[in-house]
Amino acid sequence: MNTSYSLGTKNQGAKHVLPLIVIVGPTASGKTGLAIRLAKEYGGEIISADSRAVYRGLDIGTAKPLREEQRGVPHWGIDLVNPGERFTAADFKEYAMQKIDEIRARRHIPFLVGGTGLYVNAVVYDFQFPGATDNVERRAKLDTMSLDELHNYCKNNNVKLPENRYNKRYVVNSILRNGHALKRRSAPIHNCCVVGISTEKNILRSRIAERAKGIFTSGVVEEGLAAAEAYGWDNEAMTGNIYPLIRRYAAGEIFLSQAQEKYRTLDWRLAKRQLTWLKRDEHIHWLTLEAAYTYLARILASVNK
RNA sequence: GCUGAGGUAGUGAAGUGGUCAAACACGAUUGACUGUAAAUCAAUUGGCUCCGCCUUCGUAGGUUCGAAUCCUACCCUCAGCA
Repeated sequence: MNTSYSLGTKNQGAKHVLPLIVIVGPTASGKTGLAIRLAKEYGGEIISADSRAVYRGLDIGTAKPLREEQRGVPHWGIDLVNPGERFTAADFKEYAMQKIDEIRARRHIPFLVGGTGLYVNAVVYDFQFPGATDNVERRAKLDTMSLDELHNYCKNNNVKLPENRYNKRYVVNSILRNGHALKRRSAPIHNCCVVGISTEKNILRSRIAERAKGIFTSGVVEEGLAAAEAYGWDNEAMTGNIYPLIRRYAAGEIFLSQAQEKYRTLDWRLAKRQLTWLKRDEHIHWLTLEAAYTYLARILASVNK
């Protein structure tokens, strides 16, 4: 299906824009490997759309591609900030758009690859983030208020509560957005091909279990402790799946086997949440890992650089 | 074999005569989600012909208007002693 798909084909002239290849999927679906392979074969550069990979010093626990795995393919979106520094979806969008331009200017194919649905959508659907400037002081002030107080504030100031009104973060954002409607495209930006890696649930599950088995003896514990030493435990970067477990394990609160088990369920839940997010996007072209390779390879082969 | 403790929903664990289909935690499922999203939050979690009904608290009996809660016997688990 979708054989009519074409972008950046030969007859568009020399100045055509190279396609943006977007690969999404849950954690452990193999999207990174696929992207590296294709990028290597067709002259691409990879922009990681992963809210955890942006943090320096957190490599193993976030499953960043190792240097040797990157196999000479330029990677972006990795090691952008230190744990504890604020890095938002809006920041990512800006960064990614710029990288896409730069990569295209080099006559390379940009690949946007990752499991952070919000990051991907911000780029693909050109999210506008109304109420643009992030008012740090105002936000900090709102953050100190209780949920009840925030609800009250909304009531008094005519701010419509978000669908999930018990999610403090959303309430605060609603207030900061100050009535501005959300803006996004209803279809992906031009010249953009979005592929989702579909994996059978039990296979995904066993891959996640497999990963959990070895991870605690791969140096993550040291990595986590070092990061905590430098930046503390209480920041967003350190809330990712494994780091709170490392904290408890290192403190002697849980055994290694318990940590592994917990990591497995946390990772599985992450995968499910990612899937829930991706599922509702009707523009994603879902394919198995192998089919995705074939599909994208054919598209890329026809691209005239 | 004796003595002590105990057997509660997927797991752990409350409850010790009525307001108990049974707290709570974990796990599971579904879902929301545009300025920290691997985050955060919501719903469901015995069955059904679902504003009510049915079957559950080791098993079988019994007491009682009424039992997960009291009594008896039995089965099983764990600890201590033989």
